[in-house]
Amino acid sequence: MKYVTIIDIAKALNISKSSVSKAFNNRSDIKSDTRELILRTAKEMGYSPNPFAKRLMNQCSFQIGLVVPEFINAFFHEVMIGIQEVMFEKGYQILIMNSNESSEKELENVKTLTSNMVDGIILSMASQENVAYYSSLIDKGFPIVFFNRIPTKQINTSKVLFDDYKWAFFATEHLIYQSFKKIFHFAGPSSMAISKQRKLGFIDALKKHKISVDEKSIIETGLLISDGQREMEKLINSGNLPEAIFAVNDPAAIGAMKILKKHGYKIPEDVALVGFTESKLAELIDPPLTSVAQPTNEIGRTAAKLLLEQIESKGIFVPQTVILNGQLNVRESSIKLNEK
Amino acid sequence: MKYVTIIDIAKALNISKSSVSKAFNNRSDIKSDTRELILRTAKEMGYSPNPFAKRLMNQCSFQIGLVVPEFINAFFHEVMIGIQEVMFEKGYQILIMNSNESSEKELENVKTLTSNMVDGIILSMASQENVAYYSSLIDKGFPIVFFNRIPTKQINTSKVLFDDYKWAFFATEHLIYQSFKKIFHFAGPSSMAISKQRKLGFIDALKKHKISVDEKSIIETGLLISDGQREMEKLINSGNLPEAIFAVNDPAAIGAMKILKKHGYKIPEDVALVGFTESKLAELIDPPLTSVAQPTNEIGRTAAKLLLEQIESKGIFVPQTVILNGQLNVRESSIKLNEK
DNA sequence: ACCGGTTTCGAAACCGGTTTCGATAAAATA
DNA sequence: TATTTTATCGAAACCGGTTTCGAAACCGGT
Repeated sequence: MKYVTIIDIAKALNISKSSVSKAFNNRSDIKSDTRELILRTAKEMGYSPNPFAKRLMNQCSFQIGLVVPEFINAFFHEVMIGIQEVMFEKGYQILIMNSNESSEKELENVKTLTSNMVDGIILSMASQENVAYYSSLIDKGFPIVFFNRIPTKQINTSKVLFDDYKWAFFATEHLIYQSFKKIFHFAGPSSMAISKQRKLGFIDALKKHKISVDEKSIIETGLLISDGQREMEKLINSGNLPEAIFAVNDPAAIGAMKILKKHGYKIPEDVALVGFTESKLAELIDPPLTSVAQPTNEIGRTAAKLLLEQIESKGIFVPQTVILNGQLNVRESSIKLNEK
Repeated sequence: MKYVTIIDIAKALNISKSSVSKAFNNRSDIKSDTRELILRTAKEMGYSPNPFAKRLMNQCSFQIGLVVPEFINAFFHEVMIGIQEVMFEKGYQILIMNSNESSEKELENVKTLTSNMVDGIILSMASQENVAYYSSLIDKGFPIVFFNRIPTKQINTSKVLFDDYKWAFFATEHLIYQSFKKIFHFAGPSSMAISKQRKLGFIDALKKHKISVDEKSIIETGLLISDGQREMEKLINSGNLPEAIFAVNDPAAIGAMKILKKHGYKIPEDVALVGFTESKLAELIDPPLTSVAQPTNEIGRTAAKLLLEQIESKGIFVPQTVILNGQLNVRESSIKLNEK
């Protein structure tokens, strides 16, 4: 592939390359006749500017990085689409990297991105491991926006998050209003902030309604279907079945559901279920799973806009924290039936 | 963000920037002592090479484009991961674009990518619309690899594909071996090659086993859950229920399943179901759905390797067509029970 | 005809690297 | 010791753009 350059155009018209450049940048010191002539011949010759030369000059790559901890669930894909929508409109490209729940890989990804001179990074962290490093980047003026899995410590940049506590509280209250008494929680890894918040919401909802919180009612599960399956299997063997379970996320709830059904238990008659972070599966499985829906697309769009603000306001910007609202999609899996 | 350049290093050591460059490129005309000194101070100063300057020089971007027609199903995400695995190892970045089933958007995406000087493109087409343009690009020496939705006409480049005909044939035969007689097919859009192939496989399997192919038994559905739902609803209303349905893909099969269950039909007792293109949902729904699994990760890896071959063999390469093998995951949804 | 101001253009420097080539010094050879 | 060879380095050109600045051309007004 031979690309046409401004020098080719200049030679063809017997003018200087400065003039060609000016024609494309709408500079004032070029006659409109010649500008149009240049643009026309450029089009005829099939010219398109060399992006690397441009980036080398104006020290701005028009690329941003996106680092996510996993690609398994649809959540991050959907966020990504939101980011793309905003960024492509502004002419930015997105380099997507997966840290695969590893903070070392995450650090490596971020370093690859910065050495590729992206103009900013949108980041959802695998763990709190690298916060100090990210903080130093931010202090140097490098734009970073966090979402979903954000630093627990104070950090001087914009964040997009979901009120996990509040929606876990609502989800639990929903079960309470259905007049379930014995409610368990399948919690996520205690190291993750979102797990903590959701657990806290669960506990506080029970407290508010004067239901005693047994420590045995909170089981640390994990985030995968297999985690939900394993713990449900254990629970059935122990013979200590609850009336309802609020799970840290949909996969955990779905894993539990599969095992319950395998053992012949009915949902929601024998055990009611509520998930978190609406997945496609939630409304497709049988019975459809009640779940908290996060506005994934909006999370992406918001993160993108906040990053653009930081990039464009070279230096002086006010870090914002946007908390987005969710929705509890009530489905069959959690509805108390009149007759047992 | 102020980046350290080779000039900064040169100044710090009071040498020329040529020498610094040579040190990094392992050129022979530099003393090993000075090379090490340079590398050491470069590290101390936090130097990393400007990627745009590099790309401007060696006329190679180390970026490739990936254009897919949709982001809804996991299929393309999984292929993407396979591509990433191979490409990142070789130091390539991937620019991902979604044409959203629109050939205009697809053309726009490809043009954006080429004007960004990607070294090659991996492409799954929304339709056959732009084949002529892609052909001209390939003739100019621009590397393109097609996968999944490939040009039907002969095209002079590498392709990765799945034998849709063969596996549709197998899937249908599986239903026949279960001794279902009245078998319907939910076909995809007739404009798509994969739909055609799968339909042909269905028809030929019936023919082989001397089952007459009624034209009413093939229903053009669409690729979404809602399509499957709509057509199943119609079918139930018409009162002409088959014993088994082979669907063009999992969403169509799942849509059909939902409606059947809603109307109180049992699966597989009343109607058996088989999907295509294994999705996560297939084994999670109730009953688990029999489906043809495509080797998504391998599709991605193979496409990436073929593209690298084209890129590295500047000009003289032999276009390859790799047909990958699948697997029929037989699950409850299609198993004939002894007792009705 | 002369002057001040404006318009329009091109030469040259620059961005941060790579590469060629000539100069110098050190080592090897005659 | 004289000459050739080799090792090591730096100046300068180049990649394809942008930007600055000075020069030339043109304008109307006196």
